[in-house]
Amino acid sequence: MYRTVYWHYNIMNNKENILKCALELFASKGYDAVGVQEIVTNAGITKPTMYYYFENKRGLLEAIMKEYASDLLIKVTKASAYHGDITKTLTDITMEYFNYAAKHPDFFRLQLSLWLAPPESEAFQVIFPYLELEQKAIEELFLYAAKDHGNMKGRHVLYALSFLGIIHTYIGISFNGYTKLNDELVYKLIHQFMHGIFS
Amino acid sequence: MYRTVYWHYNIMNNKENILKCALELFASKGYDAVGVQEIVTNAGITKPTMYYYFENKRGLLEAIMKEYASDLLIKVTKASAYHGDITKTLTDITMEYFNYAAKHPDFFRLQLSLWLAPPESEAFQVIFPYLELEQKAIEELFLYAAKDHGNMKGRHVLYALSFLGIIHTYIGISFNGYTKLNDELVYKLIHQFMHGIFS
DNA sequence: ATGCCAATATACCGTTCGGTACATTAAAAG
DNA sequence: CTTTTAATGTACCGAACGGTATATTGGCAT
Repeated sequence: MYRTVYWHYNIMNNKENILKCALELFASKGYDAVGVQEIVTNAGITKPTMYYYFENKRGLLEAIMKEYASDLLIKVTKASAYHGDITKTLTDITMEYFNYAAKHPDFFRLQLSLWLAPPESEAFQVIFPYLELEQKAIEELFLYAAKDHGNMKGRHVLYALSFLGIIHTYIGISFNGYTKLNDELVYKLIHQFMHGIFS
Repeated sequence: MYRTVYWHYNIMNNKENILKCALELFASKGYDAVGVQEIVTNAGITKPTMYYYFENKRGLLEAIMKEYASDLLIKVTKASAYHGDITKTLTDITMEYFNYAAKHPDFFRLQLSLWLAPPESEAFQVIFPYLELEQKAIEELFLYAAKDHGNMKGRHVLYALSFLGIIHTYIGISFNGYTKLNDELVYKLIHQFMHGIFS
């Protein structure tokens, strides 16, 4: 018979706890620099417990991406719907990114650190599909917007990539303490992207 | 007595060869993912030879940065001198970056992959001083330019960071095969930074 | 009460990690 | 021709790596 209840009256869910510890460590030290032993010690369990829930170290990263990146992707995709006002849509997207980075700083630090990582590295190969989908969603926005703005025609890929680049840059700047992720920064970013530094 | 000649009639200089192999591997797989053994095997020597020339693995990265990043820094600093035409100066800086990325793709891939790496990671701590100096050089440019362009006042830090962000983004885009690093892309980048995507 | 099974720990695997003690090589200096 | 010394290989270190065979635990259904 199928069962959905827990056998052990655990104080906390081990699987989620492992994931949380792994994310913290990956974000602060980098994926390759963190050992499995370090993760499970931080989580207060042992290695076989981790390997019971996840196939391997890579599976940990995959689970993190599945939990957070797909969530982010949905929000970004929704915000990317074009309704005739490109400035508003870009503002919405930026706010989704900023909100997500503020709400899940560890995840976003990890995504940031792997954004331009070597394509051959294991970690990059795990996150690439998600990055690609984010990119495609924004590409489509610019493709639609090009119908109203002729000068955008044929530039949707470069616009999507550079827009994502500016967003990642601004979030990186905030993580390094140079500024704060607030509505004013959203405005500055959009203004810079749309009109450049010459007001 | 001081000697400048080689004792061994080596076909190739081991020290430079080790550095070259290390750079290639760091760039393609990531600093943490590359072991010392892999480096020396690629270089066709053994570990003690590497440790004869470099203190440790970190010393390898430091030597790479000293060879390439200080070179790049000099070029960027020179190009950052403000002579009344901010557009031209930014164009010059961008061309220096593009030229350097094209001439030393392995080095720049490495710098790119560590640009937003976790601040606690060893590799980031090695490259940070160089990144910081590049940033300061460009900050100073915007500080000077603000005398001619009042609207820039108080924004030199954000401008410098976002300008570097766009440059890194564009170079990353080219490395991933979406476009090529040529004069046309320099123009596009500068135009976007100065006037936004709305021509 | 008992058999089942998800969940977890003990103890271990072979490999690779960064790093080194020590012997050897060979060319320059005397 | 001997001494010196930069340069390099052999062989090894303890620790950490990712991963696992196996035993135990303890609720659950029967």
